[in-house]
Amino acid sequence: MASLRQLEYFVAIADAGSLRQAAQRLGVTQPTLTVQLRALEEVLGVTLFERTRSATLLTPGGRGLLPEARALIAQWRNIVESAHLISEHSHSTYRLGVPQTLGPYLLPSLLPSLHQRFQQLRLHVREEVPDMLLKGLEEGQFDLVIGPISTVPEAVVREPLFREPLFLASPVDMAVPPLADVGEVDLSGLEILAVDERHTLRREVERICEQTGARLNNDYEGTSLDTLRQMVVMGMGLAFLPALYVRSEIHRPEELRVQPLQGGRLFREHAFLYRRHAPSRQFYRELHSHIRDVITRDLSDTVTPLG
Amino acid sequence: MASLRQLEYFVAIADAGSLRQAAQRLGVTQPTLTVQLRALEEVLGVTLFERTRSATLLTPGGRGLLPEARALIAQWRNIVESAHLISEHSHSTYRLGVPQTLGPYLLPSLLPSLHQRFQQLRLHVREEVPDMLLKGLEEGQFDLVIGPISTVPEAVVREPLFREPLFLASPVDMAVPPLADVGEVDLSGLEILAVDERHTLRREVERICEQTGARLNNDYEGTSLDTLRQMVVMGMGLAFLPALYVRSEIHRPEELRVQPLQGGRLFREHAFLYRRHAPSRQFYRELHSHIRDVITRDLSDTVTPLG
DNA sequence: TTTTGTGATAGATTTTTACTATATAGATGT
DNA sequence: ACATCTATATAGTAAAAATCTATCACAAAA
Repeated sequence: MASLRQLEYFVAIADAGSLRQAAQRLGVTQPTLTVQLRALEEVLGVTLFERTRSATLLTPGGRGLLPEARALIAQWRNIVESAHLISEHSHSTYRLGVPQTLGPYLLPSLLPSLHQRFQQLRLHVREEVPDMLLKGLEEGQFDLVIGPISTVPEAVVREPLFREPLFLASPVDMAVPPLADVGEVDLSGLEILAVDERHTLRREVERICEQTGARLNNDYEGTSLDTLRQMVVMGMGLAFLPALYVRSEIHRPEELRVQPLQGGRLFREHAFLYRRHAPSRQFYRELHSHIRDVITRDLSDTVTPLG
Repeated sequence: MASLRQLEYFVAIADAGSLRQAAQRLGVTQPTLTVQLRALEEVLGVTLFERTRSATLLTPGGRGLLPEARALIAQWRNIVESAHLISEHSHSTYRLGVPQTLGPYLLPSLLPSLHQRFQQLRLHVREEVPDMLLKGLEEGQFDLVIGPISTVPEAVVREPLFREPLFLASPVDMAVPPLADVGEVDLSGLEILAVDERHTLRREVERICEQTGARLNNDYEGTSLDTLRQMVVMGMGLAFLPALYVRSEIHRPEELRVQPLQGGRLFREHAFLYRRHAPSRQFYRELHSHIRDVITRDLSDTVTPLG
């Protein structure tokens, strides 16, 4: 096995045309080069230089290998340079996990501002169901997670981000009592649609159904909030939709009625998660702080910032 | 400064997902990896792995650098492989110097056969005047020289290659006595054209002129044998042309008369030269031997093999 | 012939690398 | 709760590698 240093010596000797001069430029002594050069020649099985008393000439073989050695050294310098960029943590690619019911409606408000603040930051966003988000974070498939996760093991840091109200969506042609500003609501007998059971949202909805007497429809499970919305429009039942989805996707009041529940006291809470001992934790704190600021600035009409 | 070995450790740890397993695969102990990995991280300024008790995870920075490390190692392996090819001396590029008055007429007969024998051999042929050929060989601009060089310093090996007769070229409409098979020839009064004085050929011609009483024309100096031939055709004088040139370029007897001189006793002699201490000298001997064989086989109707 | 400039060599020293043995801490099973 | 297993980290020592100093040998130049 040879070393990068030996390759640098090789190049330096070729450039200087003499061991002594190369040694001087490199700040080492000439015997060092004699020995190291021979070691490299040994490894390569090629005599790189023809040692004349008057000059040190590249052999044809050495001439062939010189450009490759240069390229290798250049590539090494490149790695060091990349590394020094990367050491500014904001120059790396982080894998962010979000639930399908949040990502598409939150991130468009978040990413532009993040990109503005951390120009070189790249996020690989992958959607996953909440259980998998936490598992993926613990196992290292994600570096960061944003989602409705309430309890985490010791090894994970959970920073509360915001509280997202849930709205009751109903077809416009259906009589539903106005629900704003009232306390307990009676939804008994009403049919409720929800996303499949891998989503936290479904558990929330199950709880709400118990409280309000509504009946959860188990026959149709939407695989996305968009599906859910369309099922409501088609009159197949009611649904609870999170505020960011409503804000982002509900544009036609003539098609769907959307109303708050119990004065906004039904909600889900999202947090920002990362592994406690992640080497980039300092940067994650910075990120969190910035995300919190953006939410407070741009989304506090829709959600309630926490933490 | 880091080492290739440290990069290999980096890659191995990433692949194994654990220091211990990587250590086992690499045949070293785990503390070695702990220490060397830290040293590499130090140099790069980047924490490459997040050390969990249960797993060793790449950090985002480490993930970014891993492909580059892999590429560097691949390139290194590549160099070693090239080197092992090159160590078969016939896989390199050799710089061959020849005089302008020989190269174009000899090499077409030589190169195909050389290529056949040494498939991977490449020759960079450069034409140069003989003085420069020897100087260039000594100074390392050439690895090999073929040319009319008769004396060389101790540091250069001269292997005689072949004797090349000189022919007298004259316009067909000019009365010149038939010169074959005669001893001393009287050319007194005739005008002789020659290439410029940097060529050995001119010195030969000067000598012949003194012997035969011919007059060397100093007004017109051909820069190439082709020029010389055309000047003869135009009736500007006579010229001595080497046999390989005649063989290769004189196809129209109705345009130019070409006859041997003194029974072939006027000639120039070419040799094969290389530096005595060149690391590839063993291969040069092989090359020389092969070239001599080819000349004997293909050119002995034109030249006399030597050595 | 002497001087100058070249690389090679030998031996001491420093630096680097790797090993052994042990510490420490999370995960796991009793 | 506790022992156990399995990770990595650390300390100290041993081995290997790299470098240095001093010197040699040789060729070219003065």
